[in-house]
Amino acid sequence: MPDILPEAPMSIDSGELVRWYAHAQRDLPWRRPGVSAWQILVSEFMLQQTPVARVEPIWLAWIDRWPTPSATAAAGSAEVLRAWGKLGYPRRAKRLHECAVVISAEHGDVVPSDVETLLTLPGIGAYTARAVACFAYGARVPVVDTNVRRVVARAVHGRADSAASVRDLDDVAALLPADATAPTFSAALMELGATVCTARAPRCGLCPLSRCQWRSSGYPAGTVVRRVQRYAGTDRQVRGKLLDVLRDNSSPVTRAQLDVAWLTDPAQRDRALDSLLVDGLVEQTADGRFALAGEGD
DNA sequence: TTCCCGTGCC
DNA sequence: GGCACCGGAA
Repeated sequence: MPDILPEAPMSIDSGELVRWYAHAQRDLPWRRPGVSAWQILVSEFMLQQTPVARVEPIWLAWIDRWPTPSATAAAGSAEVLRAWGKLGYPRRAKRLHECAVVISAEHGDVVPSDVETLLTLPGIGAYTARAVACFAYGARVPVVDTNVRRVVARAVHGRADSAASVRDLDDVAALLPADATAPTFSAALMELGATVCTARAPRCGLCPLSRCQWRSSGYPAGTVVRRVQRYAGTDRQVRGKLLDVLRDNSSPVTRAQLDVAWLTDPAQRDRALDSLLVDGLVEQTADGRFALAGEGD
């Protein structure tokens, strides 16, 4: 048997990764003991495409105010949208509220523990379902976010980056340790991607992995072309401006009050407002004014 | 594939 | 100004 098989995929030593995580992990509030499955679920919603630093204060205030699904469901959707503040992608707040309604009404106020059931809930996709099953219930399931995908692409496959693929789940499942440390391994994989094996300027000098195919291959450049997500001047920015006005007013506002939020392009403003109505984030009252969805409930 | 927020860093 | 940030859904 030869010493080196260049075609064989390199593995990740779960022991050294977990040992590194034990002392290098960030002290994030949703990782502390006593945090409920629902509160972990809330953190995962907020962390979708949003940096930890911006989530932390919102999450702390949120779980203090609405610690359970039923408490969240009992709050009006308008108050939930308001508490979401400027975290971004406010459809997540609406889905989180819907999620709370379903869990309190159909699951006895208990967050489901199996991936299949979690996937049926609003706003929960392939990543979040497994993150909740893993981090809240200790399930041995692959948790694949953009960080994990990048770490595995580098350490295992020797590529700088990787486009999302349906094979990612099996790919990462094969790396999971067989014992009960699987959730810690997944958390460590994500932490490594977030703090060391970063996308732009990886800090390889701090990497705990003794083996890395990307390093062995001389750090080849990436090939995945990422489309630029612009923000300034887009409908997304206009929607944000309109929601800003509605968050600040607990009673319905007139069309004129919304119009001043974006004077640059009236057609774009109308399109943005219409999309907010379609998304169910904004409602129109009988007299033609506008408010956050559920403001009157 | 595209759209959906908002901010901070390089 | 590009770019990344612990994705989901149509």
